[in-house]
Amino acid sequence: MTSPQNQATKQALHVGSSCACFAVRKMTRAVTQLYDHHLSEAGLRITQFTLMNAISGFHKVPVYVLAEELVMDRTTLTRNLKPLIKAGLVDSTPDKQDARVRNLSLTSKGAERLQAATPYWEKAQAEFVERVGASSWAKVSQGISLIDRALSAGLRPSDRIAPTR
Amino acid sequence: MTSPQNQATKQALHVGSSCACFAVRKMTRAVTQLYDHHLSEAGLRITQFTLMNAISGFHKVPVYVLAEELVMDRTTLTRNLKPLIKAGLVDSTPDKQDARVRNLSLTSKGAERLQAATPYWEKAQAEFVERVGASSWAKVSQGISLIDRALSAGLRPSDRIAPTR
DNA sequence: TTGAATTAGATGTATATACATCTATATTGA
DNA sequence: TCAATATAGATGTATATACATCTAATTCAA
Repeated sequence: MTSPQNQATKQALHVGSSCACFAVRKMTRAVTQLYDHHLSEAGLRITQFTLMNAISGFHKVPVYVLAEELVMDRTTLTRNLKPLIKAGLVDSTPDKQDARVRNLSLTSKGAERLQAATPYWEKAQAEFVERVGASSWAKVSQGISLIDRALSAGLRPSDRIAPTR
Repeated sequence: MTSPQNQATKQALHVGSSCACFAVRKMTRAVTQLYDHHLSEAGLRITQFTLMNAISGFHKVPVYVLAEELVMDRTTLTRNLKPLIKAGLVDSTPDKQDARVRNLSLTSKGAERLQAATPYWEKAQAEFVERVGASSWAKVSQGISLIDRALSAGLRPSDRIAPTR
């Protein structure tokens, strides 16, 4: 006979050791903490740094496009932009063609801040790669690409592309 | 001559394609969305499910121990516990030996809810593994373990174990 | 033994994330 | 054309995350 406690404990061990979401969230906390500790000297969080970096790469990009690119809810992106816009680092201007759309771009101040923060990102990245090992990270990085592709095929069944009839 | 825009664009591409934190955060959003969509039917988020699962595994555990185990700030854990305690799913009782410590355990209601939610977790986990592929996930999972170990050696220099004299 | 330093948890503040819903605008179909 | 539908962004609400700081309690050292 197995007691309910033992059953529960076994199940807890099983979930804890196999749940992909638990594993990636835990790892992400650790990685984010490392990067944030370096970036804090530049007055940016890693989330803000990478968000500004993405905007910089697009040069000019609608909110909904960037949200999709980042696998982020539109409303989440709107919220994340608020402190950056308030700090004068990001511009949000109405689109000429479609009045619903707002285009994002870095202000010159934003571009400067991004540049100023980059050495701290370099340090974080270097420490991460040094501690984890370049080859280990290369493998995980490839795996992440696979996961991204596997999940971007539709986060929900309703989002999936209908099969051609 | 390279224009400043081209320089910025190049750098954005470099950071975007190599930043480990950006990569893991983006992936984690996608994975969390998948699990949350399944778990929502059980009235729990994946974060709450895995938190309750961890408490279940310990049977009884101080906040600070669980926080360390989860690579989570103590104050974050306190905050995450609030809705679970309020919902009567988790108990927080003062420790007998150390009056500063509070021990966490599942209530019977919490254990029931965890059980009831487990089939939805199973579905999420199954969909994830099916879409990503078992072998791909196994590789990434191993890599995550390496990263966890590499980073748990101290999130900050001050946390690192001093060398023996 | 007692004063200093440390530790555990709680709270203030700020950002990160997403769902439901609202408004304004655009697109589509009858 | 114009009504129905769809889309983009904003807002209300709730949870997730962490730092600085506070209080209470414990540990440590002189």
